[in-house]
Amino acid sequence: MTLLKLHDLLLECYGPQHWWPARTSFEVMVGAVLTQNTAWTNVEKAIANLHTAQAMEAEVILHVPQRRLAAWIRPAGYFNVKTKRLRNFCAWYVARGGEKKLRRVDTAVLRHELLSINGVGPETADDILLYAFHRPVFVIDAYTRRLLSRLQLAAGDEPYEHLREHIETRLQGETRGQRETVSLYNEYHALIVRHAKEFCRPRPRCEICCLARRCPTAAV
DNA sequence: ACCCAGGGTCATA
DNA sequence: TATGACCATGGG
Repeated sequence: MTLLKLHDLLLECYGPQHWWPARTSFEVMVGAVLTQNTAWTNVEKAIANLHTAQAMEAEVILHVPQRRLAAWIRPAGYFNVKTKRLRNFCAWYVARGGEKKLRRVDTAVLRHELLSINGVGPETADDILLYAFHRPVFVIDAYTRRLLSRLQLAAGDEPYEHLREHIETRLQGETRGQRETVSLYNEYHALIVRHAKEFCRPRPRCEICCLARRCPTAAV
């Protein structure tokens, strides 16, 4: 089993996932912060509140009273923490001149700057790089570690950067250009998340049987 | 009542 | 470097 074959198997099983679900790339970034350790259905409610309030905008998020912002994003949980994180991100976003300017910044520089924001860790930064800026960065979450670990494609407990380099290197030879790499990484992460949801409920089953749609307990 | 979700920070050893 | 506490809502 190679990493590319795993992707093909997941794609065959679940089909294209069309990530990231959002109207704009700024909404992707906001969603990336709000979804930290939080069910996406809860994030959707928070995002809907922001749209209703005409607040899906960096300047609004920055200048509205803190309690009002907290009220809008409340369904996403950790609202006190995430209010500050959202503001930290928006402060950087505005100071950096917005999306137009940011589009031309080198990926490594962009990644370093994102990681320097309090409240933006490696997974959130990579979500933003891949799904908002369309950069060839592989996103790693707990699902990725568990799946690759169980299929013995990785140890599972290695440092984030190590695992990312490992995966990107192993997929590098399989693709031709950057655009192809971006769309591969895009689908791959989305499919892993999709598979995790499928796999976890109602209870964990055999990963490989599940992937082949031949899980003996699939009907349970 | 309990468990988890599309993580990250900070204090401590 | 590596644990552990903490953050908080909503659905199964």
